[in-house]
Amino acid sequence: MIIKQKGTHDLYGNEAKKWKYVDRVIDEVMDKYNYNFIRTPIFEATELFHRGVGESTDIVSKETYDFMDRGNRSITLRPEGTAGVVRSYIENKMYGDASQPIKVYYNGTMYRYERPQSGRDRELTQFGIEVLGSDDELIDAEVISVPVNIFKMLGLKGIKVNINTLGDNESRNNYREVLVNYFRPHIDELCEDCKKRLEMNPLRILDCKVDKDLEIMKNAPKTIDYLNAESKARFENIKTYLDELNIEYIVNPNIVRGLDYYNHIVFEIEADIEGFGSNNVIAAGGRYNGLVSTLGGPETCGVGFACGMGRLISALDLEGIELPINDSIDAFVMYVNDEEKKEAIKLCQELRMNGFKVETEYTSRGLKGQFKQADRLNSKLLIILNSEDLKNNEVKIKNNVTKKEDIINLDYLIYYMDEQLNEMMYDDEETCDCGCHHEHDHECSCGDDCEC
RNA sequence: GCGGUAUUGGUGAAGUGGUUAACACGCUGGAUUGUGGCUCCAGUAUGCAAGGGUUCGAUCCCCUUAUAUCGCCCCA
Repeated sequence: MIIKQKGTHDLYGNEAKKWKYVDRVIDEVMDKYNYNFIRTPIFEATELFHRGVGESTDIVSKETYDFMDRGNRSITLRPEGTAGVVRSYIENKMYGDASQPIKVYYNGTMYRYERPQSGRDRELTQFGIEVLGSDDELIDAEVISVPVNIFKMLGLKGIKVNINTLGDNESRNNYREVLVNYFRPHIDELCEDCKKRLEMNPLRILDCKVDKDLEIMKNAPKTIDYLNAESKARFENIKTYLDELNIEYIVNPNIVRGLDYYNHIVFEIEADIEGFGSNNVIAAGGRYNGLVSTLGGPETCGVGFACGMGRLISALDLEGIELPINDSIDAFVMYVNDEEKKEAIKLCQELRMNGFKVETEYTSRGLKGQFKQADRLNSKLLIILNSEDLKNNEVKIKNNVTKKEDIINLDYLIYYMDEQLNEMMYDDEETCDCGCHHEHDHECSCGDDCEC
């Protein structure tokens, strides 16, 4: 048997329905914010990603899917969304577009050569946004608000927004030096990994899991104290805008993100839910004012976030959120003999073209099995074909909720079905004194003080 | 790259060094000669991840590999 590759998953059934639903919510929210969809290639020149992330991490050496193509070009499957979007921005000269800034969103698969674990796969799906060409704090706040509002639309409650600032490059470099000088005398107290980090990527010492309880960690210098006046003012502005947007956040000085290109605002949105694995950051992002020029474009500022779909859906599952997945069909067409079968396929097509969601029998089950199958599919109506009825241009149709059965002329079937299905839609609702429909236990929307 | 735990049918799973591998769900058929959802009956694993070893004998013990899962590194 050929089996799937490590760290990949087949998405099907109800799970797939959930993903499609979340996709639709993402599309809707992005549309309201006027982010335009962008699709960039899944594979790019290796150099794009290597230049993007810099040399200070393991990423380049061991965590990308690299291969040589038949033309002996070094190719890499995209490990994240930003680099491709920025490449596209430069290559298509979007900086020259009349409408600035450029606001785009993506939603697609990424590839990372990692050891799979909770919340971590080799093929993963991320969506995210990139805004290129605005340095305004307002857009920083907006970028944070987009995932927050998507999560809100989905009903996700246990989220924690952590923000921090690295300041501009001057502040950032300043801070880095202070941090190294602070930790160097204490190097013996640090764990093995942090000893390496001190040289490679000292900022990441701050979110070490092993050393986090040490005294020296608690007293470590904080980025915020080493900002120059301008960087400090920026951060304050962002916080003000977030307050205006009513977005709760925590200033967490240990949020540094791993890569060199970040500056100013950085943020992580955690799923603060019981039972979530160690990888509980579902969305993260920040400002990357140096990246466009690093990749060969004009000096352009940028900001964005990315969100892992798999982790997001796990979070929804863990909170027990039931997404509105439509798992019923309008009608199941049943038949027994060949003559009825021909009518069945014809009728199905006609009903589908008229907007009904219709199924029929494909595996030669007996009538009994067809009833079972119709129930499994949650069919609202059952259409039972019978040669005798067909001679009169009629079919039997049974309402699977009320069990009421009728014989209907084929010419009127569509109207009859519409009527039956409409009644069912209101079945869950009640009509209150003021005459309006609403679901049980829901407040009446009429605004008057009616007794419902 | 490193470590922990696991791997029995379509599914959830019990189980023991020794003839036919529980039980449940599901599915198919029958009781009901064209009307199901309840009930009853029947059928449903050349087989306990793969390979090797220990043994008279292994699904059960040992080793290796694969896969899954969780964690470390890293985190875009």
